[in-house]
Amino acid sequence: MLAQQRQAAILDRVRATGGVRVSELAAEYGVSDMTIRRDLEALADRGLLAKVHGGATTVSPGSAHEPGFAAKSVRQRDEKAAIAARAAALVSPGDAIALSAGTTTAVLAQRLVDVPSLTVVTNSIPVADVFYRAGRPDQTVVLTGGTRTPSDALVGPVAVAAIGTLHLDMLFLGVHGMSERAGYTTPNLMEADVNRALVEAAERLVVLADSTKWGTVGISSIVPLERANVMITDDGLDTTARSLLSETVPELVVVNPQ
Amino acid sequence: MLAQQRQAAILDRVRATGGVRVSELAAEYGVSDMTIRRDLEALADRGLLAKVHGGATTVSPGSAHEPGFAAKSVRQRDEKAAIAARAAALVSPGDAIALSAGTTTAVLAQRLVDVPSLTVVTNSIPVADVFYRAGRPDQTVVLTGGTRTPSDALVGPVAVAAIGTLHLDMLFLGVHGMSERAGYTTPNLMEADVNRALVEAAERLVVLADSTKWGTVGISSIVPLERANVMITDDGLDTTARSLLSETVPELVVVNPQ
DNA sequence: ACTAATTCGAACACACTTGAACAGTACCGT
DNA sequence: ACGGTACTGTTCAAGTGTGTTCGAATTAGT
Repeated sequence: MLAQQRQAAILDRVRATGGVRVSELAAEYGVSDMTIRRDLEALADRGLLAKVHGGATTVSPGSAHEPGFAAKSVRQRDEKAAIAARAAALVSPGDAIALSAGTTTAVLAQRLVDVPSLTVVTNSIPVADVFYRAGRPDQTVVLTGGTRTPSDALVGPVAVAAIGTLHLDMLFLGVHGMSERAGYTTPNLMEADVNRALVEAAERLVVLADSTKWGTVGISSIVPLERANVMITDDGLDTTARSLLSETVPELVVVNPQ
Repeated sequence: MLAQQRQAAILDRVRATGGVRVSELAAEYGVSDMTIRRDLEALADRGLLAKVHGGATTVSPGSAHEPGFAAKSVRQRDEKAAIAARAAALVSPGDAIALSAGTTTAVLAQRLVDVPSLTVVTNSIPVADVFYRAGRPDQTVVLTGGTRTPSDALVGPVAVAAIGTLHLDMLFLGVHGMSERAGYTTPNLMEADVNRALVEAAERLVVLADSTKWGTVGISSIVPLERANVMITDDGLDTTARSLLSETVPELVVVNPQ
């Protein structure tokens, strides 16, 4: 693999998942840590990503209303990976699915590029990129339209209208917060609208939320907890939350990261 | 094997796999490293691929990294720049405009990032990127939805439906070909559909076409020549074409690229 | 058939990339 | 505050890749 290609691939990953780890990249591409560090440095010099201790993150796009987002996404990396792996198992060849915007769904996207004949609808440009770069002619990727948020999601009436004409088997919804009272929430009002439209368009709702999301409440509610058919989270959830969720959500899946 | 054939084969491979290695090509075609390097250099000079240490990659591996896009539109660069400059003069602050996909419209986009309070609708991801990178909060950029073509345009029923709900002051349409009989044409059927929807949604149609487009006919017609309100082209047009266009199009603008 | 032009390969000096080793630094739990 | 662990950048050596220059071989033109 050419150094250039490796760097491009790293950049893809950072953009899609929000953060990468030096050790993980070194293992994946079969090169030394130092080589990865030098790649990251080259990319950072061009302003394409930000080097941090242990890896790199996006150059901080959504940090305006969400400080510490990038760093956090690195920390919850294992949880997201485990959740995504479990979610991918729900998808069968030929399915028509939707993926909301978010780092967890971006990780999931990477696990779905090998599913044959998949149709994917998403309002996330990075998620669409993941499939587009895979270049599989049997897969169809539909971007909803709309205006772009700082986190590369497409929102607004155009997006909602586009989704209204579609019908999907399953929606994988990444959320920013969940609580008993507010249900699933996000900090962006327009994004909540789009997510609600996605929920309406899909037969089944699968919510992806690592355990740190519990108790977080964004400004805008998407749907109440019980609307989910499946929820996938990790074992960092405290006992009360877990029992409450297992009573509320028809199918609660708790994965064990690592 | 002829040098020409070898170069064509190399280009195919780069396009298919995203990247090639000098050593690998030398072994495969049974020629020396130097010959391969000279091949790559020749192809790179024509803007068909990008030489990198150890081999070569596609000229723009994926989404809009600025250098890739610039290199891609190297053909008729001066003409496109002059046309774009003239087109930009038609836009006023506060306008709601549409930009089709294409290299010329991408150049135009770069000249429009400083126009205050602009609303831009486009089905081109690179064009949207240009505005997004500028990050002006007073501008609104709306991406139509749809599936992605290899040239990063969004097409299909979702795109057409999204456009149907919008009304724009002006459409800047970049075309792949134009002729008396076929009108404005593009090689992609789905893209023609989207372009037609954009034409319907806009009050005025401004066609951007450098002189080399005359006589080129793509598979799919968008609209007839006379549908344009303004056409901007360069002075490379022959006399018969120029007189024909000036009779057909209400306003024909011929720019002089330097 | 002769000459000119082009293409190719070999050799060279130089530049780049990589991995290992090391000393220093940041993070984390106690 | 402390120490252990993991991560960092620097330096160096080895391996690759690079362009230039030259001569040989092939091709094209007259």
